[in-house]
Amino acid sequence: MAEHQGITTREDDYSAWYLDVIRHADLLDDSPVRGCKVLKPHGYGIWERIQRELDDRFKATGHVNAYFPLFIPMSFLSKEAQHVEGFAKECALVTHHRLRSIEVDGVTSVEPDPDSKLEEPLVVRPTSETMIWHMYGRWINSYRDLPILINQWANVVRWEMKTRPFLRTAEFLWQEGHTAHATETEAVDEALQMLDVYAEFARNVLAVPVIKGRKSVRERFAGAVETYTIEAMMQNGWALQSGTSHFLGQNFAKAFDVTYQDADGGQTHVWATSWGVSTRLIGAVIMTHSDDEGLVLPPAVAPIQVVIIPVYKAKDREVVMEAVNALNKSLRGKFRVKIDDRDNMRPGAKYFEWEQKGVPLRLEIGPRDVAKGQAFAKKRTGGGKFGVAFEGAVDQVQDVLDGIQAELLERAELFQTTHIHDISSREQFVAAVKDEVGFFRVAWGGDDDDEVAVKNETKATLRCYPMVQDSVEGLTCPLTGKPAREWALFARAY
RNA sequence: CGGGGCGUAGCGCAGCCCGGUAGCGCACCUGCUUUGGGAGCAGGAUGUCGCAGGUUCGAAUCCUGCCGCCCCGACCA
Repeated sequence: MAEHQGITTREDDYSAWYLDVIRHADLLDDSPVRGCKVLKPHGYGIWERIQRELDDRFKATGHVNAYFPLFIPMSFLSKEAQHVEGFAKECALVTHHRLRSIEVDGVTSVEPDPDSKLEEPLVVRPTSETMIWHMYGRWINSYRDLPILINQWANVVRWEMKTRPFLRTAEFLWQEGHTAHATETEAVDEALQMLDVYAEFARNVLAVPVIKGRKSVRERFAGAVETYTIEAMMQNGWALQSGTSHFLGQNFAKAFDVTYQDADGGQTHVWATSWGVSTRLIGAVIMTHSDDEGLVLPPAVAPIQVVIIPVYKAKDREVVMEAVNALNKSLRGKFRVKIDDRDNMRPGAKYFEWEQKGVPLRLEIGPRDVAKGQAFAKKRTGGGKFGVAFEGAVDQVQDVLDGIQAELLERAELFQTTHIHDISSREQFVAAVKDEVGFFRVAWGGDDDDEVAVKNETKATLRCYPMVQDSVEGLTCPLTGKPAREWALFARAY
């Protein structure tokens, strides 16, 4: 009998379900600092998978890794006007470099040493454009120095009012690519290329189908000329911006006076891009695939892909463990395998635990299985138990994992395509946003103010103008009555 | 930062209205029996009742302030 010990159902309360799934899967813990979470091994393991897969793709497209400082001189933030506006409100500052101990009423504590006050406060990076463009200024002289294709894996801090595990925390882990190019075309191509890398990665590794698009002016990155995005649809129909790639034009080159000398001897400002994804992707994976029993992970990102659970009475222990170890030996190195040989827990309890942790495939081995020369298998995605012969187990396990990966993508894709609603009138839109789950497709003709008005009335925002566009020839925007310019997707968003 | 809810053992909660020295379930420890879907019995350990003040002979309980978490907004990846 499958009881739901403590996991709220999605239908009852989607937010509570999300938090319960995370807690039962042991991905995160709270820290003493507001908005900052501890990534526990099972959660960090997912991030390590994401890092490895993405890093391979970055290298394959010609990028190299580097590391820039955590602290940025405060004056740097003010050099690009849009950038200041975007980030000023959420920056953490370092103002002193030393503490001193004080004693008040016999109690010893510490306070900033006034003598250690910094001449110029340091900002804890909310993103690294300013630091990196300062450095690029030193590195770029000639067109022969270009392009620069650098990525960094780092933590950043944005002092958010409201936080949510993985989706928005005060400190988070991410990668930020920063490239410098001689021409506008090359920079735009780079930004688009990285958007494609993200979309392919999301689809094939995370099994999260995404919609590629351009951000509206309002939703654009502070300092960008164009922001490209991949938007994913969560099971409650809300959109999750899962990665962004920015064409920065010459904004940062001008702010930091970075020019190169071309072949003819002229000086030109450098063209730039930046692109990033964060631990927010883990939230996307959780909300795309998990069910009311707990976490569901695609094999490609699962820290543990296969768990082997020995089942035995005392007299069978030896023969069972021998088979378990033999199977592990053949699978090890090809899959991420865990043997759960804890003796203080019965098999049933282990089944539930690993299901809550999202392990894609479970192999049970008891005396009966040993006799038959097989393991008894169960997929996290459902279906009955089935036998996996020890003979040729590697190929069978590979097939099953491939099948799970494909099944999750297919399921998510079906959900997405069947939850994009076409909008024909303002009334229908307002009702749909309230009653329907999903994205809302509009032949949009509004401006910034219209966008804000829609948000205020419905809470839905313009997520993106999809890259793949149908014609809007002759259409009128159902929300504003203005001539349609372009198809846009609206949705509630995280 | 505005509105609402909640902080009591690792987790989930009762006790608070009506003040009297803290309890239940799960988890944990020891032992025995168990082990194919959340084991049973016996014994045991675990708390500055979120923090700081105040009222009182006495505060988990009443009052004030603060902090944190969750939900709904505003802001944002």
